[in-house]
Amino acid sequence: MKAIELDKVYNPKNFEDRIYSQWVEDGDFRPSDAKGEPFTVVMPPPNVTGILHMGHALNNSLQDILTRYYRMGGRPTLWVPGTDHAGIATQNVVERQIAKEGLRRQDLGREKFLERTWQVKEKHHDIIVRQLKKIGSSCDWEHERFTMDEGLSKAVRETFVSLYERGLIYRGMYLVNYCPHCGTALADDEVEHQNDKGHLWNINYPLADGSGFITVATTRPETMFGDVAVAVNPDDERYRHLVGKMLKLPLTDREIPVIADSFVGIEFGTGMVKITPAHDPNDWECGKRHNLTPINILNPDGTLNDVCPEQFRGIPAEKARFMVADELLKQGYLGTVQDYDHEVGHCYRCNTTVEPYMSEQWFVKMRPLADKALKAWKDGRLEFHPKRWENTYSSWLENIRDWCISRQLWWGHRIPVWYCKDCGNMMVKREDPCCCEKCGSKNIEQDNDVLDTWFSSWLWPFSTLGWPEQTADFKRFFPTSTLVTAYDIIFFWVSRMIMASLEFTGEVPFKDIYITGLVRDKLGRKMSKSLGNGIDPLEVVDLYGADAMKFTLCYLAAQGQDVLIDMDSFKMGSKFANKIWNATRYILMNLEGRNIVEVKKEDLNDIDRWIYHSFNENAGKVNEALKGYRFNEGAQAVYDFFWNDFCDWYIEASKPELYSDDDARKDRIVSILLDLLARSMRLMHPFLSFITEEIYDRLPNTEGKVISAEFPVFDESLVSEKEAQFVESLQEAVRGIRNAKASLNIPPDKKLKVVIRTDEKGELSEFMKKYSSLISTFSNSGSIIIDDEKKEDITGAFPVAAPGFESFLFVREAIDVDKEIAKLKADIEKTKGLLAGVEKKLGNPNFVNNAKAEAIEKEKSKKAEFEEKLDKALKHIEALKLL
RNA sequence: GGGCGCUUAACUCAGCGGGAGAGUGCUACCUUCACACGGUAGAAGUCGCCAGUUCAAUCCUGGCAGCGCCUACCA
Repeated sequence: MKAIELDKVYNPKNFEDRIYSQWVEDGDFRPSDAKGEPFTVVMPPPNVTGILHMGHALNNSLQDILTRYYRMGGRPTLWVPGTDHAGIATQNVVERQIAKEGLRRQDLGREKFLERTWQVKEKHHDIIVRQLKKIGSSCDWEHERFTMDEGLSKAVRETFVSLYERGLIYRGMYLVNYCPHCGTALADDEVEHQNDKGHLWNINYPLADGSGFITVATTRPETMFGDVAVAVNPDDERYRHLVGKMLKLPLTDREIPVIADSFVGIEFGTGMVKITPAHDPNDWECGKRHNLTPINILNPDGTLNDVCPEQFRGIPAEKARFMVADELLKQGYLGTVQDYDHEVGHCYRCNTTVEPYMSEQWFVKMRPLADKALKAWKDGRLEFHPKRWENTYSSWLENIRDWCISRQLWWGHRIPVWYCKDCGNMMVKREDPCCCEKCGSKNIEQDNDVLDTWFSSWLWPFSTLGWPEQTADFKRFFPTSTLVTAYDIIFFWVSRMIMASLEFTGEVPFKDIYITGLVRDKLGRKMSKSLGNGIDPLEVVDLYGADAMKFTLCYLAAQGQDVLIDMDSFKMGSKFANKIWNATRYILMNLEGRNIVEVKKEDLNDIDRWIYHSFNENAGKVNEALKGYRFNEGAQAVYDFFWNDFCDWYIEASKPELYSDDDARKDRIVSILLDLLARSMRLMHPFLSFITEEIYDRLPNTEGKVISAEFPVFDESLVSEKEAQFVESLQEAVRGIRNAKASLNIPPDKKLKVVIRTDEKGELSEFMKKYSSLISTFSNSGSIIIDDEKKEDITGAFPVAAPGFESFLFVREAIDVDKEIAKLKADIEKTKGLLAGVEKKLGNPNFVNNAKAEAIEKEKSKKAEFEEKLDKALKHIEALKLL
């Protein structure tokens, strides 16, 4: 066989793109035809507003790991990619764009504006897809979907009409959250509350009969023009006599009544509240209770309308606030003003202060849907990982409110409702109607609004598979297996998908929900454009490679904890990939003239059996970890095995074999190394996909690609506990000698005579004898003598204790006896402490009677071990004193 | 106002009822032919504070403190 050359340095740029293309070309991401339960994941569709950030990288890395793991496990595997049209967000992007040309969307008109939006969508979509490919996502591109493509639009319309028919969609005048900047209504959870600094203004409202005035407190004086009453608590003794009286509303010529309503807090402020039903949710409810007609004071753009006195018309609310206050002051109605911090709603897309605004909107009645979703969870048909998110999920559903689904936007699914301009008939239709079905008029018009973005996203797990058609994909892959997403969209998306799915398919959309943490910078701040602390995944790939990124993220992603990183964090994965590369390079460069031979199980020596044992143990750990969504544990297991056991010990131990003159020995060790390498590539493939494929393809002992190879599982026949223990002792001996040399300031490569005196003659001493040359090589010693009969003269040698044996180094160098004795004494003190603890436990009848048998056994063996250690240390001090 | 999470080595974080761990950083030595993105050795922690449960607590329970997040209509 010829040696295989690998570049000296690991350079992922040389192969990552090539390998990805090959996978796609060979259809490796397509679900196989294998029988058995498919593993299906739908990708949370990124918004077509921007490019992928680290959060996406984390999400998709974890989905990729799962997908690759189950694919190698032999299940037909489908990972559905796609993008979301992201209504408001995308529309905002386009509006900003045309604003630079001095245009508003109204200037372009609906059709032209949508054209521009589709262009933006295409552009960002292409970038996103390129990014997903760059980071190695093994999703099936033939299944790619977009929330506004034909099939999904059909699903949206089916859903809307069907919900309407079931009486779960209604339309009405309500007070909704309204963003004046975006010009649209928002759902409750699209409003973000922030603590804003404001003022609490006290305003005096004179009694109409001239008998004085009362004082109300408000944070928004400008809304007084919408006041229809002032409320007091019915139990408030102070004001009981005022109820029913009329007040003169300052700056206007209106009069409003004093009413009693129990929602008013007696202690807060003055105990009197101005009631503005059109601009406050509480007041809205209160107004309804008292049959008060709301007065809207705002234009859709957030400026004061014609209801208000002329001087304030057209002024934005926040500015008008101070003008109104000024005017009140001037006319003597303004009382005290205090600084006041309070939570104010902001638009989650543009951060503008949200106004409660009265308008006609479409709503989904959520209670019936939420009840099904709650039941599914209570029945155990859903499982969150980590479990604590189930509380978030259930408490949201328990307190669910109706969902405002209409948006005054252009970008999105138009509401499938038509109005007849002649007879006023309203039609809710699956197919576009040509004329009014009541009066036959062709003068019909479609509702101008579009649906909330989430109205299409909530169908994602089944609409992407072809629903409402009963397609082969839908039948085969739905319900899906696992959803991986971040916790910030549990309400927006996860719970709504569950509700939609239960309502329309009767099944939960996925069984497992893995909630990732958020990616933050090292100061714990969310990565954001405005802070400039974001890390671009492509930059990481460019610098360190996609494998380094995925491995690092996975290693750090412990059970949904937030991940704090900076650019340097990825060095970890990069160094690991480099280590893998170089270990492989070493093995492949030694293939010259070698033959791959079959190594039978009985031909494995103790060291070989140990490494297979270790591989097997770690393979078991990886399987358990991934099944339980403990990604970091899986990553750690492959790291520990490959670096600590395989590279640091096994490959080092293989060197004397490889450099021997015996061809059979050389063939044997090369064959084993190649076998372990191939197994390792398979085990590591989900975590480091590109490098493992690149290496696997080059190995002379493999066929096919690693992406479709079989994933290693725990194999009982590879267990070799005894060898593992012996190798542990061997490592202990080596470390003891290295340690002693360092401590005695002896150059590490200085050859010394070492006598290892085992406590007894037996399997361990036989093992040590067999591998004494290995101990010598590892510890860079001279001759190693294994003495299991205590017959070697160890006078004047430097002693090192270990469980089961002692090492004696024959050193000529001057030893700082005092220093070494001091170290031993410190060690003795520590051991005495430990021993005392153990003895106390064993002397405690409660422990002996109550503890598990294995715990007691462990304490006993610890006791023996400590005693042995103590005994040896004391003897060693005596020996040192003689030097 | 409710709820959740976090507090372990200088930093980022695992672990979680029975002798404190990783990576980075730091110190010393090593350019030995896979890898200096390396090797060997080392220093470094009262596992936030106070109680309780237990034979045994970094781990369980309760309280407290600090930080972060979510949620809520107090004008």
